Amino acid sequence: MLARHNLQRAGFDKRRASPHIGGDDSQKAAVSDPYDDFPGYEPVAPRAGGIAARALAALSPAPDFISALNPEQREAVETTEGPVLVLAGAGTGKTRVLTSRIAHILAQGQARPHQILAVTFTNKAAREMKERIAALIGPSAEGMGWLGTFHAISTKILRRHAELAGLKSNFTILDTDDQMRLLKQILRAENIDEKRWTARTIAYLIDNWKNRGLAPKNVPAGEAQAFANGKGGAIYALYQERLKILNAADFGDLLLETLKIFRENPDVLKDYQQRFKYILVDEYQDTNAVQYLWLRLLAQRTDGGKPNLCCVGDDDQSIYGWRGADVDNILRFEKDFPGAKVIRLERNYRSTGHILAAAAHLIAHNTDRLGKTLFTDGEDGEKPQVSGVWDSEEEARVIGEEIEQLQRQNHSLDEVAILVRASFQMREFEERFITLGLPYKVIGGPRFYERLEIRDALAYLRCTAQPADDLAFERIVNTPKRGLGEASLQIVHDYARRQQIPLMQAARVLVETEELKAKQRSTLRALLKDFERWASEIGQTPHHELAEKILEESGYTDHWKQEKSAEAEGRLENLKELVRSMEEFPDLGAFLEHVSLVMDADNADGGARVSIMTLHGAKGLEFETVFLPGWEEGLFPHQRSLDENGRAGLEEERRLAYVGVTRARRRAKIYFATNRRIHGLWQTTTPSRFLDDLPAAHVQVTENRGSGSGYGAYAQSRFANMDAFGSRYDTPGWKRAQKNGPGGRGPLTIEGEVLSRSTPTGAFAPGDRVFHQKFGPGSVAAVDASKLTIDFDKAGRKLVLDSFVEKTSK
DNA sequence: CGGAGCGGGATTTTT
DNA sequence: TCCCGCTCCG
Repeated sequence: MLARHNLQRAGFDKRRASPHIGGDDSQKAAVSDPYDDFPGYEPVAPRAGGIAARALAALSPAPDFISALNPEQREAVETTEGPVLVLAGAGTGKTRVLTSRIAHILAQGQARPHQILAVTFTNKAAREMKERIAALIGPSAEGMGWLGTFHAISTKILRRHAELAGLKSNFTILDTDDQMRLLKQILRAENIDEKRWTARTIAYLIDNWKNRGLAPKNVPAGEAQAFANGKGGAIYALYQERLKILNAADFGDLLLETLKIFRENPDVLKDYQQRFKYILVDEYQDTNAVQYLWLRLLAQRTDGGKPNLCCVGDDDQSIYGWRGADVDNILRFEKDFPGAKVIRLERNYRSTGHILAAAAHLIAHNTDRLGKTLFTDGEDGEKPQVSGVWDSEEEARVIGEEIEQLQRQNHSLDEVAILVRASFQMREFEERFITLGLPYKVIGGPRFYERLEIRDALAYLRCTAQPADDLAFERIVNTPKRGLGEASLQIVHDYARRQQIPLMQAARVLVETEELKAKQRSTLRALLKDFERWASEIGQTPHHELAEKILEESGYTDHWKQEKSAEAEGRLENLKELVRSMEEFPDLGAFLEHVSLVMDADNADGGARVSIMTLHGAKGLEFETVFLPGWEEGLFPHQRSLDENGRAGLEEERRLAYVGVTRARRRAKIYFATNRRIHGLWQTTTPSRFLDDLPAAHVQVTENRGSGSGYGAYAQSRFANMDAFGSRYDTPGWKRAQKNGPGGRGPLTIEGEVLSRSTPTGAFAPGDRVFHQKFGPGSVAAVDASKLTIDFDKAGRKLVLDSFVEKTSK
């Protein structure tokens, strides 16, 4: 038993250590010998008619991945029919089960690769899964077209049926940044006090509604009126309208709109239900209401049979409640899917006995859990250590010293991690490590595609490829600074809004008139020309070269070259990296799609370094030695979690502590400080109540000032009784909105370009007295469609657009 | 238009 | 205390 678990460990480590270069490295994985995973593995004769025998016939050489599993894992892999819930504790071989299960289904010939739906939460998880499947079964893993994140798979489906959701199949996916800008516009238009109700707050609300599967019309009335002076719901509706006009979807829409399509189009749903013979879900405890509803629909068998749905997760590691994940989904599984088989994986292959005992004891204090107890056949090892320090400064110093000590014992720095509750804690460690000259890396900073320069560059590409992309246009119209500021943009904006046309379209009309100052007009005209020229090169020039050209000719790269800061260098590097990465895609469109959904910051660099990251960021990772600083009341458990979510919040914090402890293979070191600076003020702190949740017999206490915190009374969750499952999309308003499209009376457009649009003719005639916001009163001299030549009383003769003037009585 | 100066807010984060 | 975003002024 021990021998096998060592084998498995070796297998896991090896996979994890293999660097991901990006792009398509399935090739590499496919040629590598699957037995590499199991050094010292001794083959067993294939059972007649068994998997090995079958697989051998189809492929050669075929690994017998089944016999490398423990009995529970094996049961989870071989129970392919009917609903299965695999409760996989930390370090019990969860990914191994998922990948082996897929390999098994394929090897048995029960389904073809494209008939398996395998869903993950992160791109990283999806990528790893694909690699590991390829390692098991070879190149046929390539056919797994439906292995991906909830969002990626939803996007794929949504593009196919976009028109059913009031979108065109080339819709843009907005990120948080775009969302904010859009919301700000709406808030301003609605006269909402942006100090009282920030775009961030509203975005959070909308996101929450979407996570719960609620379209604007389904938001409970009380809730819709509880925000933004009673306009919360209305703003959500307006926001959705604007998205449709922009032919755009935000992350929440990807799922919500797909769900809506499934609900309203039984034929479409049926098609997917028949397509997916087997469904697998990773990290099921992290699913939210929409994802749950989405899955439940897809899993339903058209013949009324039981769904072949396999969900893998760990209720004890559910730490994303604050962003909509609902632990109840996993707790309810057996009720949701009658006849479900629940398999517990409790044999841990990662940590030593004391660490496991400490973690198990800690998490046992939670009540909302299915319950499982991890065990190991391995050695007891060192007891987790709990130490008290005077303040956060001493904490950083002591941890620094301990790491140097480990370093002297040849402990690799790659195997050391510091896991903090909140990112402000990182700074103290960084400062200390810089003084010590201890190499470190901070994991989970801004992602590659979220960086300023990358977002700017992408906005240029979006404007080129999708001229109707207003948000992109707004972003770069004055970046680099070209003198097209707020005032000029406002004019373009006003016109576009009034005519309901995209900004670029509006700009094109405006440069023909004198609404804008001469200087701005010529700058804008030049910019529009640039975009036209670049657009004409799509399909001609290879897209990565075109991108480079755009960044050069727009002056964007120069803009950073001129800024001689150390930061600017890095930004230029990132831009180069962006262009380089484009080569892997067939065309600009494919690249933009990838980027909005998938791109990760994958900065692999040499040299061993200590990792500093948040506890959230550490989920799924493991280290030889883990430092857990800041176990103090108010910080961990975090006060806000307690205040906002009461007991549920506390339990989630405790799960976070559990995740932290279980990241350690051999050494876990917990710290609490008695003084900590919070918002600039030094405060005396109390040791975390989680310290008292640890079993004395399995913990080594270096110093303890005792913890005397009592449990306060926690506010009850405000929306405890909201029911997401009663949501419907058949309200008259929603239907109308879908049928007519946003606003219902926009101009006729194709791909965002206006086909026909005319201002009512005859509205103005020569001799009319008019008033212009900027030029004041004047008389119409001549009319040319929507363009008016006007003799202004003060400003003289100007060519302006009719929509900017008002008729005044003579 | 863009820089300086002021006030408010300050968990966790993926897609 | 520190950082970001907004406002005001040159």
